Amino acid sequence: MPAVKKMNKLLVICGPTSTGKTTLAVALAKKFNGELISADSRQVYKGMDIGTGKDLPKGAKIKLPWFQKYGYYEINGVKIWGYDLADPRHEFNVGQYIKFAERIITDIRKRGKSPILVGGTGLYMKGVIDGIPTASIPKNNLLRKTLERSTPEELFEKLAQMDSLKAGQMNASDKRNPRRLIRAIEVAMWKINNIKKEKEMEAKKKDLEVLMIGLTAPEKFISRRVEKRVARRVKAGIKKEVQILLKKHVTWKMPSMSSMGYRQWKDYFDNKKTEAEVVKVWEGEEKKYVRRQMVWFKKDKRIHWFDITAPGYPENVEKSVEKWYSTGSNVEKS
RNA sequence: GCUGAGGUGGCGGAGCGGUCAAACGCACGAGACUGUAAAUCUCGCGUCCGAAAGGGCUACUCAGGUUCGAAUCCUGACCUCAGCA
Repeated sequence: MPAVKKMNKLLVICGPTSTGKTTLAVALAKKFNGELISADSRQVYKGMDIGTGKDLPKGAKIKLPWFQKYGYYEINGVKIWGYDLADPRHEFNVGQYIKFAERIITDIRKRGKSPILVGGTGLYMKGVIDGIPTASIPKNNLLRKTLERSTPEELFEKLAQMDSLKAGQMNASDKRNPRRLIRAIEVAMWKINNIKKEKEMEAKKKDLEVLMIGLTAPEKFISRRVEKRVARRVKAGIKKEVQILLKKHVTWKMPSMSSMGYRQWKDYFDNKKTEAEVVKVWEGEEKKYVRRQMVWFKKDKRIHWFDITAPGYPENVEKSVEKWYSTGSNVEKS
């Protein structure tokens, strides 16, 4: 087992859905004495297992160390953190995720293991790797409520008054995105009221050495995988999982239920669509999601991409990772 | 066979004489992204020239006609659907 020389190393496995990130990560964890942290905005919800693709062995149970509130599962003897962090009736956000991830990474290191961040939610990964300075600024429900019905123009005007710098930085798309505008106003307002804290925030800097591995495959290949995977989830009882959630008072409007493979069932339970139709729409959404994920990840030039259909695929990744762990420097860009 | 309704872009569906390359939605494509991110938002989407502004060409089943002007009105053909025989 290669020795891990530096303690601030973080291995990252990213890429679109259905490329086998978890499988690879588990193998790497075994080889390099690691533990996984899932970076997935949907797998954080309890009771949403089939649809979010928590690749858990049958009957797996979460284990909670006595000293902390977050638990882990085991896949093939490898610990995976980041599942079941939240109740699906509650909201969850990047801020919470970052806090959790930082704590767990520290903990993993303390135990002499290597943390491996694996997932497909770009923003969450970015939050852990690069940090999001404003992420800890709390939301302001009252403000959100009052701003709810404003038009993007009105919101932008308001933002410009409070923080002209930020307003100037917003691009054409965000200027018309009410959700982003409201958050920007929220942040601006908080800054006005918390000048001291703001400076503390800026002082914090990330000191991580990161190796980012990206998994891809030809579009057709992924499409086929998506179809198979959706079929598998239907068979595994996604419909029942949704019913159980509904019984537990999880409603269609909650953020957790905006997840693919969940929200599509609304039309089924309302008798508007057949199961076959639901499945078809779901498949389509998954494929679109793959594209959106790629748009995000493509931008990050630090990622070393590997085509999972290429010959020698897992071995090549292993080699890169091994080299990176042992030399203490980043791998050459390919 | 008769009667009624209708044939518009990849699809659904507006328009019902001029401001129509055609609302809106879907699909598709390209993007954005600093507390909802599997979310949210932007742009493009007949074709040709152009970086853009803009301009050219061809389009609303087909063929004729009326009109300064037609997807829109008239005639005929073909097709579809519904009702009656």
